[in-house]
Amino acid sequence: MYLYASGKSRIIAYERAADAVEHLSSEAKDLYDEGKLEDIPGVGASIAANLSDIFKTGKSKHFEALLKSVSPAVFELIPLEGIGPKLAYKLVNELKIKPPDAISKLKKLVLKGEIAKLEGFGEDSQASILKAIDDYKESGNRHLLNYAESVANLIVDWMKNDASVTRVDTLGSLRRKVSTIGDIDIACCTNDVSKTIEHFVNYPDKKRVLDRGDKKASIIIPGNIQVDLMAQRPNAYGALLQHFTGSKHHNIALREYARTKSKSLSEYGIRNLKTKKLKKLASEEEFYHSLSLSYIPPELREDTGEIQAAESDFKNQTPGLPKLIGLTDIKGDLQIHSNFDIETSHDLGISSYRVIIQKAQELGYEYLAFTDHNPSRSKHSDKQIIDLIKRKKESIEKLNYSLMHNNKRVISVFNSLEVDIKSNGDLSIPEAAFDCLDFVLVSIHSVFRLSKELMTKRVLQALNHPKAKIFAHPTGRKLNEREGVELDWDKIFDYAKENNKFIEINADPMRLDLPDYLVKDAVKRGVMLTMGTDAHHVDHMINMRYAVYVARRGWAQKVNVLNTRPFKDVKMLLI
DNA sequence: GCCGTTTTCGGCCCGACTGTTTTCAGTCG
Repeated sequence: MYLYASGKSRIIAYERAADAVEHLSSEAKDLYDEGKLEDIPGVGASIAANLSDIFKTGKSKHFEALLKSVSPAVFELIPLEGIGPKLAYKLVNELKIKPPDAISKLKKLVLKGEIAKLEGFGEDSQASILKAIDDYKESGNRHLLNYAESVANLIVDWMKNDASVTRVDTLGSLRRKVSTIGDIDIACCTNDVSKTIEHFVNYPDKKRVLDRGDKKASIIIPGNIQVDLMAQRPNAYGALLQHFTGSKHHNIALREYARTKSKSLSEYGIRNLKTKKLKKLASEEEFYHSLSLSYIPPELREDTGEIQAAESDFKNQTPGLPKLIGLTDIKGDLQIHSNFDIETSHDLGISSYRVIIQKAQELGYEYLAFTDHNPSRSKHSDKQIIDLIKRKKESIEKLNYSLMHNNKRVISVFNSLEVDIKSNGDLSIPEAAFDCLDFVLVSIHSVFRLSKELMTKRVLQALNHPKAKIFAHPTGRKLNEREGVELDWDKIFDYAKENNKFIEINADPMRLDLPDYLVKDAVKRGVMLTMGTDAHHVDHMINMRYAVYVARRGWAQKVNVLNTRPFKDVKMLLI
């Protein structure tokens, strides 16, 4: 096959270029328009020409020609666990599998025992292909961060039962706090590696053992979640943590960086390529410092400039690494739904003012905002809506009065509302109702599909209202369910910065919206962010940490987030 | 195919695990 016969290096080159394009902070199309495609790392004259071809004509002659020699059935099989390009190609060609439905055709052949007859395959590989096909059917989406955390915690607890284990950590995307998680990675610091592996594969709630070696093992647990465990002795545990925290892109970039210093990195430590000596490292801090880099927090390890920043940080030069925001910096929750019934358009909260206030005090907050949805438009006249919002205003005034006089710790409550942005950019409450509110959040709850231009115009018009201060769950995405809306973020961020508007990071694990990569853009542009849990039940208020994770992944510092500030500052900026 | 404060040619991140073979290729993270 031409694609492979022409060399592995070219494949790697294309993969690198594809990764670089995917990780671009700007659109490749914009770079094409400016004639700067070759500025993308890994993109040279040849790949730039192919890309130009695609932007110009919608397709690439080069790839159309190449793809003629490969059946589409090959690409259908590659997603199967354990099937890569070579095996897929071999199976399709030797068994004459035709698209579509290559996977189910393959399954029929497996059940007939045709695979084991092929050269290079046997009974075992045939069985593992069958398992891969069955798993593939059951496996669906990536898992939400909070779910993955809860599953991982059970396994962490199980591993702590092993007496030889001195420390357990979650690694991979879970440690980097990515919003959705594929596999769960766990590291064990142990004095007896083989005993620890044995303990792991005996996890009571496993479905089956996928791999099992001397140093690592993988199991499948219900829900078809793969759990990988790596075990290491204490003296090299830092190298293991670093290696399996990733991301893949970070590690590749870091190893390339290390090579410029004649060093080679692995999960065992740092090898000096001149002396061939391996330096084992017990901690990650030592690992990074040995490369003349400042310690890089896991959330930043995506190869988006953190290595360069850590290098200059280590030399005390600017720009260094950001001093990332932490959960304890948060002084209030700016999106909470109560059960005070104003006959809302979307779901009402479940918990009362009283229990929410109590929880806010437990969390050490100075303030919070009650941001119930606006009264439903279809079921009420303008006057009824205004009356409902007046009732809410009076109830919160009473609440604030009693808080001032009855509590040891003063907590202040903003009287706010989460107001729907209608498809034309109007807000869903009558003008007179705004007088009863401190400020409002505006958000999209309908008509998610509009052109980028119209959607941007819609949001800017909504934000133009003097009481509209926060653009809540800005993309409207729901993880695993719905893509976000299309917006011209440059325009939204510029407008927000110039007009004292704030962009929310919604902490609901199903949303995590603004997404991390847009947070990074917003931070770079000096846009001020807010955080809200969007709690509809008092128990959701502890979700604030997820917003903090997103902010950290977006390089945000305390100064970038409004609700790290004391009440009087926040009041001044919102009212 | 890309890339260079050792290089415009000769390399390209690193190692574990599996299955099918007797020394390794393919896949994965």
